[in-house]
Amino acid sequence: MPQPKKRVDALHLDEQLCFTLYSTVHLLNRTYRPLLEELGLTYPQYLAMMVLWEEDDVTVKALGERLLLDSGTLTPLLKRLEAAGLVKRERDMLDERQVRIRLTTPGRALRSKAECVPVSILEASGLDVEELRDLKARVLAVREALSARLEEEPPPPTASRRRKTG
Amino acid sequence: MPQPKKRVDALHLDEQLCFTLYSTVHLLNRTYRPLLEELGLTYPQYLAMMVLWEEDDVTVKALGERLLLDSGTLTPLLKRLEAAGLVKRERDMLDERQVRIRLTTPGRALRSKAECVPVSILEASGLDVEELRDLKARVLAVREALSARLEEEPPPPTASRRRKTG
DNA sequence: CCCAGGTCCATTGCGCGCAATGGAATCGTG
DNA sequence: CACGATTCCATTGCGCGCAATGGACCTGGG
Repeated sequence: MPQPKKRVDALHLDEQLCFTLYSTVHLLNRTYRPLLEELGLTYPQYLAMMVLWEEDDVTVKALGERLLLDSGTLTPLLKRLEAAGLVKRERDMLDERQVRIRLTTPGRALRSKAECVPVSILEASGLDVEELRDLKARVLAVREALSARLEEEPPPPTASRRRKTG
Repeated sequence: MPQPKKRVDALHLDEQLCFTLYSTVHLLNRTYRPLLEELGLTYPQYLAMMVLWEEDDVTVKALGERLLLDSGTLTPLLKRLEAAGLVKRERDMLDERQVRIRLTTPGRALRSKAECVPVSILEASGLDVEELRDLKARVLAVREALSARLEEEPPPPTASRRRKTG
C-alpha cells in the first residue's frame, strides 16, 4: 500500500471526545429529569437554585457569571422560577440597571427536598468519590483551556474580517 | 464545635461533576460555532453529517441510535440539511415507514472542508492525544453507567403509578 | 384475509442556549 | 452639569432536545 499509515480518522464519531461529552450530558439530563420533576425544576433551574442556596440575593449578572449563561437564557428562566413562587425579582434600588434575585420561603424550603438528588446522581454515574473528583478536575482543565481561548479571540466577525495590525 | 465533620456539601455547584460537564459542553459548542459557521452547520448537524460521511444511506432510526437522539430532534434537523442541499430524504420503497437519508454531491464534498475542524478543537482543548483518549474513555464509562440505568428503569410514570404484578 | 399489536416517522409544545438588538440607568470626562 | 461610553437587563428569532401524541405502515396469529 502506498499509503504509509492509515492514521486515525479524526472525523469519526467514536473518536471524538466532544461527542462523548455531548451525549453524556444529554443522558445526565435524562437521569436528572425524573428526580427534579418531583421538585418542579428543570436542570438549569436546579443549577440556579443551587447558586441561590449558596448565596441569596444575587444579581442576574452574578448568576450568569456563576452558571456561564447570559440574560437571554436567565431572564425567562428566572421569570418561571418567580411564577413558581420560588424566587422574587426586584430592581436594585441603588442601581436600577440591576435585578436582584432573592429566595422566597418556599424557595429556601425546597433545599431540603433537593439534598437527595446528588446522591442519586452519583450512584447512577457508577463512580466513587475519588474517581469523580479526578474526572471533574480533568474536565475542568478542558473548560479552562476553552474559556481562555474564547476570551483571547474576541473579534471573529461573521465574514470578511478587516485585518488591522497584520 | 459539636459538628464532628463538615462533610463536603454535595449541593454546592463547584463540587459537581455534572455542572462541570454541562458548562464544558456549552463552551465546546461556542468553540465549534465559528468553525462550523464556515460550513453552514450547527454542531448537531455536523454530528449527523459525520455519521453520513462514515456510512451513507441510513435510516432516521439508525441515525438516532448513533447520535442518541429521537425523531423529534432529527426530523426538523434533517429537513434543514435537506433545505441546505446537503442530503436527500426519501421513503424506503420496501418499508415505507422508514426514511432513508443520503448525501448529495455537495454533502459529500463538504467533508474535505470539515477535516480541519477536529484539529482546531483538539488544539483549543489543551489536551494531547493521549490525555484525550484517556478522558474520553472515562467519560464513556459514565455514559454507559447512565445508559444502563436508564434502560433498566423504564417505568417512571409521572404520578400515581398503577401497581400491576406486585 | 382480517385485525391487533408493534414499528417508524412527523408533529406539537415547552424550555433552554445564544446571537443580536434595544432601552434604561450609570459612569467618566471635561 | 453635559454627553458619549458603558453596564445591565429584556426581547426576538432560531435551533435544538425531548415528552407526548398521532398516523401510516408492516407483521403475526387466527
